[in-house]
Amino acid sequence: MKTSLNTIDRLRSSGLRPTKQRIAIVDYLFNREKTFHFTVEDIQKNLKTKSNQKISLATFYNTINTLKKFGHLKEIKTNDNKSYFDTNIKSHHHFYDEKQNLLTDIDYDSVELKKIPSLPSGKKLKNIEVTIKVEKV
Amino acid sequence: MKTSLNTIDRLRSSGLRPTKQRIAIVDYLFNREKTFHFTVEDIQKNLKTKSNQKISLATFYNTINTLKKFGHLKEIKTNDNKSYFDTNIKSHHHFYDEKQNLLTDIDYDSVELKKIPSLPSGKKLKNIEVTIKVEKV
DNA sequence: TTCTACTTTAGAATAATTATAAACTATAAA
DNA sequence: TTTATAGTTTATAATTATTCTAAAGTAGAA
Repeated sequence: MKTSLNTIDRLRSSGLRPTKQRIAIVDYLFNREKTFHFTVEDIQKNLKTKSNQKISLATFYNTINTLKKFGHLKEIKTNDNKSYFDTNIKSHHHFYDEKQNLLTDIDYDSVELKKIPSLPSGKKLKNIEVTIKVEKV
Repeated sequence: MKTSLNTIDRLRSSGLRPTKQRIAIVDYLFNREKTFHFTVEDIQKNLKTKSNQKISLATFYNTINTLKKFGHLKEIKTNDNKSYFDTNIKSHHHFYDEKQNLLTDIDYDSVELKKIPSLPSGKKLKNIEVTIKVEKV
């Protein structure tokens, strides 16, 4: 049921040639047990130490933006003026600690809505995302 | 029941001296029937045409950030890399059209939740915000 | 192997926001 | 009322995330 794309397929399905830089990025992002959140800065640092080859910032941005465009990543904005990306592309919800700027996934089925308002005219529903804002006790 | 702060009180409650620039800003933001969303760019343009005095960008940022810090404004990030501020500080929800980058308020009571997950340990609930993502039919 | 369109890269450009430091002002005290 | 000072405003520079540019490099079809 769960189609797990390999790296090359994922790139090709985004219209991207599998270059060694892109393969390194996609491997790093998707070749893991659990989905996660990252910033461009994060992934840049991690890939620099992991493989000692250097990938330019522009390549990170280009690749990540294209992956997002083709639905392999979701973008989330938080209050530190950076873009966070989420490798979990299924509709889901978040715990968010504003002070610590910490975002944690919540499984879609862990939240249920009883009532929502009628939509503005001319609009249709895309999806619903619940952010549960929390803070340290 | 509804305590409506006047301009001077609002500034003082944020630890700000009521200068003519700040009074102009707070009057513009809060002296109106309905709450609304704005960016720093918006308010700057509007206040320039309205009153022909000029207020520097830094003053807008300083004042707005302080008002936010003291709970008179809420900040919302959307996908165009700008900060939107909301003069509606009550907990509430939003319709959001990602393509048009259009944010509309939803009254708090128009949304009801049936089930939420247990909180991460060491955290307490602050509030819950529901974003109903919509798109053009 | 060659050719060409696609890629990568370093560095420049952009845009929102924040910092700086000199000139100004609200306001408490004399 | 005047004065002193701590707080403010301002223009401008600095910062930071992201995008653009154009030259050099490369995947992959022929």
